[in-house]
Amino acid sequence: MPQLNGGGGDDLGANDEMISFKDEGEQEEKISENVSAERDLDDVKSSLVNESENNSSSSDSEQTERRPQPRPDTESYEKAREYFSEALRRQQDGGFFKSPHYPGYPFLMIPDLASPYLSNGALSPSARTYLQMKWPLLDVPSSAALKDSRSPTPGHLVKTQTHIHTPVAVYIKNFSGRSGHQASESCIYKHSNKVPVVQHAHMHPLTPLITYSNDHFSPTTPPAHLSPEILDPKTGIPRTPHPSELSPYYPLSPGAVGQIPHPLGWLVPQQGQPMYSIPPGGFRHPYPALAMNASMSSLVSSRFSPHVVPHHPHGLHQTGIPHPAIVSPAIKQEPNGDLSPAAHTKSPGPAKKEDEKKPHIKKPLNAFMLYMKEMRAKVVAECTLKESAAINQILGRRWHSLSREEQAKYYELARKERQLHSQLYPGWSARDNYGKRKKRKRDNKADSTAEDFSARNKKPCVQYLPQEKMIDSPASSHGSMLDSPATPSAALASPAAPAPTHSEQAQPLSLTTKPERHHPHFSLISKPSAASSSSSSSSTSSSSSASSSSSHPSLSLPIGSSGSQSTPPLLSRPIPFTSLHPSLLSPPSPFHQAALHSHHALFQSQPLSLVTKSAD
DNA sequence: CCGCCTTTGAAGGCC
DNA sequence: GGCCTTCAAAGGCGG
Repeated sequence: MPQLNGGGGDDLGANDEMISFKDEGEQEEKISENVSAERDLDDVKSSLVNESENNSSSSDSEQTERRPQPRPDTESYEKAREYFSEALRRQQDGGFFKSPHYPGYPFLMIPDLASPYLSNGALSPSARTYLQMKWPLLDVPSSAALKDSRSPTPGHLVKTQTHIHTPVAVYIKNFSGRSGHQASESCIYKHSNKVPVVQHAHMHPLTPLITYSNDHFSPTTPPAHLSPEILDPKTGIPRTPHPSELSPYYPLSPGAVGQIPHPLGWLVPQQGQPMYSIPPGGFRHPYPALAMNASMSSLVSSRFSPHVVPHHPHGLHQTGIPHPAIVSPAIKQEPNGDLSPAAHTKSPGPAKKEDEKKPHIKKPLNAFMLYMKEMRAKVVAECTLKESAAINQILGRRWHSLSREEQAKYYELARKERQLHSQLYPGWSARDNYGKRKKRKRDNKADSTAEDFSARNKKPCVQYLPQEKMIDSPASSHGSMLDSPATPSAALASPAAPAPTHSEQAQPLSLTTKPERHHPHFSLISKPSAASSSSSSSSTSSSSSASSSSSHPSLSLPIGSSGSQSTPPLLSRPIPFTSLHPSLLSPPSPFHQAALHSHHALFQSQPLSLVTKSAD
């Protein structure tokens, strides 16, 4: 079971240590190695053993004599060798390369890690693969990167055998495991574009992001020798796997061939798009910068700052890996994706020109946005809704129904996103994007009342009367619980909530959540105030929910039925979808879910039923 | 074709 | 520090 502890580190790498894997199933993945390769590497292995044993005493020259002569790019080999030597020492202690810095974090050894060299001095395929996974875009592993070999990486955690040949493939495996944990015990099929993707439940949800932590990328190009067969000979970019190798879950845009999808791309596969839309020509910014070490932040900031970054002739960094947060204004304004110079010069006015020159750096997604990205397609598929406004309402309620652990994952993801974003674009401010979207809603919101709100509804839809909301008192256990975000802060005050875990402490941002948002509409409809409901009523309601946890609020049950009395639908607006059943909008409370922890997977995989059941 | 709708969270500005 | 505003995604819908 993935577990977050309260590391509280600020740097990206620190998050890695907050995640520990105790899945013994990983051990099974320490599979037997290719026999022939082993044979080839036996001599090297023994030499490495000797080296590791006499590491301190043996001189460099002796080591040089013993091991195969490295090829010209010795530095990479040397560092890799050091790493593997250390790995070998660890492996001899029980098969796991246990991090000296994170002792409680056993992670998988690659079977032939100890034998990184072939007899001819070249890196073994597995070692290459491993390096490719660990430093997908690495030219020369930095000392920091080597140092951070202690950090768990997907490379340690994924099956290292056989068919994983490219970083993209590695990401796919990890990303696809993202949601598997919440859906089943072993693996699930996640449908994306009708194509099922096998997902391994034991993969930690944050794994994909770990991949992109500081430790695992370098803003430099990968060494051709590390994985020559998978690199674009021209660019040095890992090649794009054949479509058959790639899950539609992680599509690459046509213009992004050879590019690694966004680290959070797994969150958006449903739409067939990366998290941030990738313009046809790709982004101007190199994605590897996402992985810069803190020590490199200055370098990266100077290199990749939107205003400083030099443009690659093809609009890409030499790595060809863009950052998805950057959207060319021209692209936004030119849906056809015309990036020709003419397109840029089309608009008159120097001011506009300047605006267009500035790439539009989007805000990093917050936790809820990440959640929506991931779940939208699922909801769409389950209830055949397509209207985003309605979907978002459902997702908003589902969000509140998430357990703290699950929300914590998204808070953590969002935190990493923000960190990456801030490191990528140090000078960027959310204010920069002000005005890029048309001013909207404000007037409406300011003037809106419960009455004109209903009057403004133009679509035929189910009316959720404000009166119902007024009935919803803070004393309503379900209502208050659902209304109140399942924030750790609220949950901490709730004895009935799932036992506090490290995860809550590990998400500093979520601890500062506003329990209740001042919504223009909600403010008028007696939604329990955050302060009152979270402090006083949370304890009472939680206790009541604890007692009510015996009831099984699976989605197949008309949850709205139990809540319809005490917990009317919380929609502030009608949903333009007449067939929406309240159960769609009232998933089990986090406390129910907690009580039904063992049924969690069932709940998650339970399709939302549009069948209206008797409220009784 | 553009903006609205709708959700939550983050961030910045203002008082 | 609290409040307000804007934006982030998404896609149908209305003017």
